[in-house]
Amino acid sequence: MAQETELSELEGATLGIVWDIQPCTAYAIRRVFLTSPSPSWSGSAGAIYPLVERLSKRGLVVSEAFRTGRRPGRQYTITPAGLETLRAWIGPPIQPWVSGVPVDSLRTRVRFLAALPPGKRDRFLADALAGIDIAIRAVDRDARLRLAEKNVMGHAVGRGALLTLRARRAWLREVRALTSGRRFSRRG
Amino acid sequence: MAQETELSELEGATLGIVWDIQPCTAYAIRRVFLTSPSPSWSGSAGAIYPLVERLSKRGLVVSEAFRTGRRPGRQYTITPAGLETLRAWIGPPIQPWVSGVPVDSLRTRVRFLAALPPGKRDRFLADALAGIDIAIRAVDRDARLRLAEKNVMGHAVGRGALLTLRARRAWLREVRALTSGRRFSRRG
DNA sequence: CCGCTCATGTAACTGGTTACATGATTTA
DNA sequence: TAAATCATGTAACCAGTTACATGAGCGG
Repeated sequence: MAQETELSELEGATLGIVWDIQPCTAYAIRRVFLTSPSPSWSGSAGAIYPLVERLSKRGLVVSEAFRTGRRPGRQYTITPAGLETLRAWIGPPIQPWVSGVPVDSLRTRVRFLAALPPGKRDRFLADALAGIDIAIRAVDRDARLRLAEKNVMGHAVGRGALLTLRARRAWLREVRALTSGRRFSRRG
Repeated sequence: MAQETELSELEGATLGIVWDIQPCTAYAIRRVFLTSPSPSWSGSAGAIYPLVERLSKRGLVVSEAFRTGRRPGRQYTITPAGLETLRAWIGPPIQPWVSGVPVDSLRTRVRFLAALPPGKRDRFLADALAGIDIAIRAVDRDARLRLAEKNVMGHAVGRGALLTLRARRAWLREVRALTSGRRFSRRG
C-alpha cells in the first residue's frame, strides 16, 4: 500500500513524543505540549485526539484499549513503520526552511518599531527585555531540571532555547542603543 | 461601532507592510513576503488578497481603484484607525508568547535525535550546520544590503536573524560535541 | 506570434483553534 | 457531598494552503 511519508510539524512532534514516552495516552501527549516552556502549539484536545487516530489509521502507531473503572481509554505505541517515518521526518536530509531563519514574532514587531512614537518605542523595548529575562529564567530552570534527571536530549533542547533567548536579548540591546534618542521615519 | 482590535500575525505583518510601503497593491505586499529571506508565510495570493480586503472592510486601510490599460487594480493606504491598530498590535504591552521562546523546527527535530541511528545522527548534524551556514551567508548579505540603502530597521531585523542563526550554530556544535561517539536511548 | 513573467483574483481543502459535552477521580 | 481537576472526546469555525483561471505586457 502506498504509504504517505509526509508529516506536518505537529504530527512529527506528536509521533516523536509517542516514541519518547510510549506507551501513552492521548492525554499524556497533550500534557507534554501543555507543560512545555515553549508552547508552539496549544496541545488542544481537538488537535491531538484526531491526530493520533490519523497516525493510527496510517499504521504509524498502534493503540490498545484499556479501562480504568468504567472509563475506556487507549494506550498508543509506535510501530516499526512509525519509527521509520519519524526518522525520515527528522532527517537528514534537512529542508532549507528547517535549518533557515526561524520565525520570530518579536522580530516581526521590531521591524515596524518606527511606527511607534518614541516614548512607546522605549517602553516596547523595556517590556520586551523584561519578558525575555523572565523566559530565560524559566528555560534555564527547566534545562537544569532535565540535566538533573539525566535527560541528555531534554537538557540539550533547553540549552538551545536558552542560547536563542540570550542572542535575542543581546540583539534587542543593540536595537535599543541604536534607536534611543533618535528619530525615525518609515524608511529609517 | 465596536471595532475588533485583534490581528493575527499575518494580518499584523501585512498591515505593517502597508504602513511601510504605501501606497501599494496586494501584489507588492505579496512580493515582500515572497522575497523575504525568512519566509514565515508563503505569501500566497489566496492568503493576501482576501486579507487586505478584510482589513479594508474593518477600515484599517483604504483602497483606491486604478487601471493600467484595461486591467483594474487597487492601491492600499493605511488609515489613522489602521495605524492605531498596528501600534496596539506591536505593543507594548507584549504578550509572554511573543517575548518567550520562539518556535524552532530544527530544535524540535533535535529533541528526537536519539531516535536516529548514530551514523544518521552525525549526518543530521553535519547537514544542519551546513544549512545554517548557507542561511547565515544569505541573511548577512541581506543585512548589509539594507544598511547600504540606509534602511535602519531593515538592517536591525537582519542583524536579529543573524544573531539567532549564530546562536543556533554554536548550540548545534555543543550538541555535536555532546553526542559524537556516545550511545543514547530514549531517556538519554 | 509564442512563451514567460507580472498581476489579480477565486475555489476547494485542511489542520489546528476555541468551545462544548460528559464521565471519573480527587480534594476541601 | 460539592467543587475542582483529570480525562476523553466531538463540533463548528476559520485562517492560510495549494491549485486553478485569466488577462496584460514583454522578450525572443
